[in-house]
Amino acid sequence: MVSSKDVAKHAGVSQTTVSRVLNTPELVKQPTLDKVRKAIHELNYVPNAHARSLVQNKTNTIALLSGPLHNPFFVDTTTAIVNYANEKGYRVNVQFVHDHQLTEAYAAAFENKVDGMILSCILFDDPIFQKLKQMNIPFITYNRKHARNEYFVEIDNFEAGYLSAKHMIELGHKRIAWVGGPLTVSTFHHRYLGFLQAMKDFNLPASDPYIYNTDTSKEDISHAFNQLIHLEHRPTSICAGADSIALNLMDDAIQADLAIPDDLSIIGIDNVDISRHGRLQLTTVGSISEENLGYLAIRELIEMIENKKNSCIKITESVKVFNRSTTKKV
Amino acid sequence: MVSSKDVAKHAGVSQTTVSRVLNTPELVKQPTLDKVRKAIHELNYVPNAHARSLVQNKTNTIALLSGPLHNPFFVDTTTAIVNYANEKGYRVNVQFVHDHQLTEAYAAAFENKVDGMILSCILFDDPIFQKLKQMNIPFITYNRKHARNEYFVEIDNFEAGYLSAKHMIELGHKRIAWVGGPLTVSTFHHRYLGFLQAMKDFNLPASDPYIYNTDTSKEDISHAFNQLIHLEHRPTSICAGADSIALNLMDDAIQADLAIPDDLSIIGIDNVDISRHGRLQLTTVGSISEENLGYLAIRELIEMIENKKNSCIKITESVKVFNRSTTKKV
DNA sequence: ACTTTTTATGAATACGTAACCATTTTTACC
DNA sequence: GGTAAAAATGGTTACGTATTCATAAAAAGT
Repeated sequence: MVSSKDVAKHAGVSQTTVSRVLNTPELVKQPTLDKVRKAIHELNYVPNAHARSLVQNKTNTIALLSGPLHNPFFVDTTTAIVNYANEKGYRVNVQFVHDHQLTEAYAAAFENKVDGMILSCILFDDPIFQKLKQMNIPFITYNRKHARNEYFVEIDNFEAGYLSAKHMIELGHKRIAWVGGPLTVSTFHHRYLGFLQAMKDFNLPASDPYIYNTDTSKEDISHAFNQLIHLEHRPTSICAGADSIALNLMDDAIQADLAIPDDLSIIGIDNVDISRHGRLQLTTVGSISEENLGYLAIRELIEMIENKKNSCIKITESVKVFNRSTTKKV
Repeated sequence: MVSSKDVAKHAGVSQTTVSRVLNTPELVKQPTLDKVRKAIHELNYVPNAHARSLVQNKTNTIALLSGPLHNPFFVDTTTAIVNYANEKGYRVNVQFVHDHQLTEAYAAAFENKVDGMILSCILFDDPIFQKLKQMNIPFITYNRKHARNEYFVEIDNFEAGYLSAKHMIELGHKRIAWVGGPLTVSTFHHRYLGFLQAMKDFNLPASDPYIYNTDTSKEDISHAFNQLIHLEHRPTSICAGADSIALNLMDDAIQADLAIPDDLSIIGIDNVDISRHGRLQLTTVGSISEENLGYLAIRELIEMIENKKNSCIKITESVKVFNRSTTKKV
């Protein structure tokens, strides 16, 4: 591999000068500049970012631990994160992790001495939180939140759950089901609590046969759906804990020959980009602002990295209903 | 930052021994092993991958230059690539590039001395091809192909275009439009040629007002769509150069109050995962095998990296029509 | 018991860069 | 023209690891 020393020799200068040509060219005389640049070009020299990071103790790399892209929420956030980071001169190491691979994912990020981390799937009481703080690695969680209640960007999940139920109630629905994710995940937990509160406020029952807090795999959602529609008094509407779940349910409904919203109303949470598509037109609850959570997360993270600001990030975006075509009056 | 030297000092051994504990523990006596591991744990030591890569001349990193995720094709491939690479112990540096940012993207990958690259958007006569070969960096292109016709995985694009037209013809369509991407992109070019061949074989005209080879931005597709449906004899069907285009057209159709497939048939190419969704049910042409192009690309790339095999990769997957619900007899 | 192997450890070095300090060259000023 | 200041360049080192080579300790063979 051709190094700055090779360039130096070829140009008849010191390695130091080569380094200067690249980093502080204003300190180098024009003739020297020219011959070094000529040598760089001739030898096809490309500086080694790893060597640089070693001496500067800065990698310009960010680790993104995202959920899987078959969940469109992560499509939107990953796009926003990678693009903004690249714009700011950072590379992004992406991993799509499931909860059971978290340890390896953390280890990989640590070995690469990343400048910061964005975590979509931190566990509620994950010791990683303490470890990251102690190791002084800037990080932001999105999508999920840690028990310590710091360094996160989120939407107002309780309110989102509340609004989703309220929306159905205002459309006259009485038998409203809930299909959400595991309650060990803070996000789903709060959304569910919001849902329950709305049901309570409007004196509607929210109990056993209508409530599923299940795993978010395709099979588990479909299973919940099939249980629900085979109830004697099947629900007229379902509040889904996330758009990905709602989309899954819509697919299931079609398989079951149920028309949406005529036979069944469905509302999601997240307002993912694709929910706008004409064929989907998913009614959903999402952030009032146009900026997605991934964007907020990476913006704050880079701010933390560069300004070393320690003020703890806690961002909760307000939400509203995006009324599209998957819900209907009964 | 705590280094292996710190661990060595703390454990009362040499740095060499610490290195051995991590890489070749079978060469270290048990008592030594124990005390070094204890020190590692106590000091919270994590080896520095950059320092290692410097001396080993291997980064265990792959650069992925992907198209944007709002194109679902890249959702599928990115997932496959990142997951497989991680499984094999590689980190993936992802960039979502547009053609005009290619140079910067290449530069970033070079600086990081990645072990290999996966390129989705190589230009037909991009000099990068020669440069990569000359720099001896293993690489694979997918989605697009270089003029040199080497190191690619693709579907049979000509056949895909051919089958998409043939499908419409067999359904009795006479006025069949084409909306594809720029012909400077090999993929679109071959798909278009296939389309033309089918039209010719069946004695149907394929000419001016029905043909759009446009930019793939949402606006440009929509513009093409609006031109098409306002023709005096508007087409009864559209062959789209890619599923992303087809999905765009479907959205446009709904906006224009045209029912699919009743008022207009649409077929795509790629068979992206989401096209299966019950609400989309996009008829499309895609690879016969279940493995997506991203998977093929990363598998071949890692093979190249690890086995240094030089046999040039040229993989062309056969295609077939996936008949769903966006096309109909006239 | 003494040599020969084998096993276990350590010292020194290289990887490619930026940073620090020292030195030389140029410019400015009187 | 001589000195002081400024500008330009070079020598050396550190970053954290794996590797090569050398040495010490233990085991095996006679």
